Amino acid sequence: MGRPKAPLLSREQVVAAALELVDAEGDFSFPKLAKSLGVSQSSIYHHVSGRAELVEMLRGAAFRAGDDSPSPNAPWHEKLRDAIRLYRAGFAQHPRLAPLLASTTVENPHILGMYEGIAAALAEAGFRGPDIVSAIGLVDSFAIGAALDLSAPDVPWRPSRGSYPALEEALAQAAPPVQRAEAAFEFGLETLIAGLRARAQQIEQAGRITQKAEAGTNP
Amino acid sequence: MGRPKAPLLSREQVVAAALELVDAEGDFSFPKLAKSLGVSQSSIYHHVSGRAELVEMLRGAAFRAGDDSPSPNAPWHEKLRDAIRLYRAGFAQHPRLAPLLASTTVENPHILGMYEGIAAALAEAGFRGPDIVSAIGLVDSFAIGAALDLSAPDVPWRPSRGSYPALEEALAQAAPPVQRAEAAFEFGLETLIAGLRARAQQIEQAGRITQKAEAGTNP
DNA sequence: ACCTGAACACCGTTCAAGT
DNA sequence: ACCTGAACACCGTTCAAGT
Repeated sequence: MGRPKAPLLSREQVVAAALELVDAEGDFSFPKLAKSLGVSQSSIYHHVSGRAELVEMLRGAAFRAGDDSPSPNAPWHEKLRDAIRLYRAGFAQHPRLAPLLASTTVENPHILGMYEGIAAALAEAGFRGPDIVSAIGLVDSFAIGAALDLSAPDVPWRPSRGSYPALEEALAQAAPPVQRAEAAFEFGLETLIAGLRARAQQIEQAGRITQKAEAGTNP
Repeated sequence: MGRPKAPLLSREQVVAAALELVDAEGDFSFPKLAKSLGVSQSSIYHHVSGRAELVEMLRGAAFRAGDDSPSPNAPWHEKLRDAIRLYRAGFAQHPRLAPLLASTTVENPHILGMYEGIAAALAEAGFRGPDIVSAIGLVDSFAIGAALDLSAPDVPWRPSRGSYPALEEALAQAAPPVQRAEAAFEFGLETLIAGLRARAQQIEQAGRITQKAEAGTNP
């Protein structure tokens, strides 16, 4: 056949088709992608370097950048809450994407921008470098976990009956899957923020004590 | 060749070989597994129903059950801390297992036992059914995230230079990979516990108010 | 530059044939 | 019951050949 006058494909089309496949089937493959695009499998490589790049492009496609800083002088924990909500919102629309993205490196600028906002909020809270990296990791694990929650059919553990009373009791009182994931997200979000606020307060107090001590020895 | 007098393989051998492959290469496949066992690929299916079962067996192999409840009358948050530490310890010895286990359902009795302990501690803290399920999800996301942290070569995001000042500043102050993962785990663990304690206190206070109100209207 | 078909090196799973 | 080889239906990636 040879080269067509006008390209049959574009990067955007490839990404869109892959995202559709993931939404519908939970994964994509080059054979299926080629079929859905009406094109040969090898043509895809003229637009995308391989599977890894395509997966990273899916991450970008799932997220629309949020309105930048809607509340620039809100307290840090509100900014943090907003950022985490926004992060999860992207996954909520394409839940089955989460397993594909869970263990790959983020390079997408929009999402790095979101992390930047989180880092800034944490610095504002009084956390220092290493703790900020740790805190982002914590937030990230939580967000990914919440996303996996949305993609999983049910609770990620299946206790055989009889041996696990506390677990079964808790499960019996839990809501059905979708509401459960929603409730878990809200609970986790508030718990995380409460924990970070408690620690930020500790840091602040420690700072005051140090200041006092310095003032005392350095008159 | 036909059936040998004594079996050439056992479930234990298959699991051990698979775990070795995961530790060494980050994944296993049936062809490689067969080669390392000196056996044909199809023989494996006489001992294991398929890949999914084998993966779940790997989960069990990575965990030795912890000494049961070393401190039965410690406060709930200490029990919780111990359980989370134990959970992560399993992953620490086989970090590359984490990605394989991240989105599969837990059926292993040892690990369900660990969850049972966590559920009991949370109930003791005053959390109710739905919140307990949510809290376990939170703890689980954190533990899996910390495990993925151990298996990833570095931080899960790579900011291009210049555009993300807060992020870069934080990264510049962070420790090298292994210590970073360790620090992130400690920070996350204490933050989580602090958050749960704060919320448990809220619940307790709300309970007291309700009691008072009931006492008032019901003399 | 962009599409194609063929080829390559991988997968997991099944199954009839052997003892 | 347990091992084998062959077969099947999948993968991702490369590359020479076409226009």
